Amino acid sequence: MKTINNAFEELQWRGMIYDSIAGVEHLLLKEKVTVYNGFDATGDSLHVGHLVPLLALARLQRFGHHPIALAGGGTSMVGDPSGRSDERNLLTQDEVDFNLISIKEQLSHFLDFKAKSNPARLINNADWLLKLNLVSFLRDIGKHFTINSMLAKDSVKTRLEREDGLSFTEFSYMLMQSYDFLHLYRTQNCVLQTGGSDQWGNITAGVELIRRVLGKPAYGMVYHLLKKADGGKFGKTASGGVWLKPEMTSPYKFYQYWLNSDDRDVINYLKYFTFLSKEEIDSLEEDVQRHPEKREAQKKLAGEITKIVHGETAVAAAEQAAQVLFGGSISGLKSSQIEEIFADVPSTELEGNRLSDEGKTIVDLLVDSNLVKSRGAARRSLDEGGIYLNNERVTEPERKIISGDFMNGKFLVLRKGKKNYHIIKLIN
RNA sequence: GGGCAGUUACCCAAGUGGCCAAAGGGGGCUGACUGUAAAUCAGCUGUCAGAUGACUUCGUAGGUUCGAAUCCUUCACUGCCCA
Repeated sequence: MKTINNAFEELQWRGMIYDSIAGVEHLLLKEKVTVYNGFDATGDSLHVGHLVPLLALARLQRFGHHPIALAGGGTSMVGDPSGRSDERNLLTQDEVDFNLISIKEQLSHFLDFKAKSNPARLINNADWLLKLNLVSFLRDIGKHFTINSMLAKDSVKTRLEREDGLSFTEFSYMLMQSYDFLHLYRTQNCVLQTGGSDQWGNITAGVELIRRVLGKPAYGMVYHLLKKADGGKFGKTASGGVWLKPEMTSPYKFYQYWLNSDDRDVINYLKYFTFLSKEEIDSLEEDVQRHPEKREAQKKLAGEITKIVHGETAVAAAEQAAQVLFGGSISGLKSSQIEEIFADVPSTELEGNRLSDEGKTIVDLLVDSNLVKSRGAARRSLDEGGIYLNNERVTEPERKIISGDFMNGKFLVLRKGKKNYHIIKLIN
């Protein structure tokens, strides 16, 4: 079997490369280059979709290249129209600043900033973009772009075809991103920009700008945007996106997200999101074909990514929780076990005296816990047989909750459907 | 600035005076089956109350009417066309 010895090949067998400017493969083989990937700050956390370019950047670093993670403190003030079907709401400076703090923190987990020969760098484009002067920007940068070529970009074209249109603000985004690339080329000797395939237009615009201004070649490479086999959006669940920030997506939920990967997607994910070798992944692929019901690949995937993002201990906790939550009976567990297993499960506290004073019913509890959003919905769920108290089905809406329902006098496990747990803690 | 079209629930989309809490589809939720799956089948999907009932909702604000998502006016926003 042929060994992989350069970054391009590595990314290629993983199936990540969607397109690249001619010469990138040769460039990556021949020298150690400085490469950057931008991350916007339109939210206060990265989500799993960001892992594709981020881990790719980490792989490039492993092959000796010099990675720069660019935080979009400046560009996020404007908003990238790429891959979006409608206009963004502008964020305030404060919002962007707030987002940047946590985004930067997250980015720093994936790259090695202490490497001797090629330490990663984290840069914020607000440092130069916010200082720009409109007239000189239009003269120095804008002059190099024709409206004709800007209109030809897919990101612009699709928006023009839609009813909502596209504001001048977002239309100008590609100029800012191009300027970033030029700036990094000049100041950091950065010759390669990467991103999701929706960034192709923005990246090639930057390459073009560098060629015109400096007369030098620059390069771009974009990755496949992940699609799910069932047509759904990658990184989205019914309850929202899957985020890296543990406060937004608990490690348990995060682990579950990957564990539930479709058989048709799981191998792809292993290639994209883990550092497992080709041999290991090939062998898992065989497992999927032979014993899909064992879900070896899914388990490995969930374990590996959760480890990268949240650490070993989070994996152990998630695995244990999964075993109990889907294993059946929970009676007989010690309080300490329950607390540990349900650490990530949302919980609410209930004062003991309110139990007797107000005579809480199961319906009250369901609404209080937010498991359902209205009393009507609670009744419906009960009716449908989708409500469980300590893992035993309850169908009677008037069912009173008594202190005896609490395991060890402390915990009550409320469940809707198969997977939605909520813990009620009894306090005095 | 002028003309035309449009704004309906999470999304798309019917509805053009009472039978409309509002068709249909998608999505979502629950159940059965299963691999914590996919596919399939069934039920549910504004709020409160829970046999019937009340309330809020069809861009905004008013008006006509016994009665409006449906008619009239105001304003806002969007698209197309003309200046």
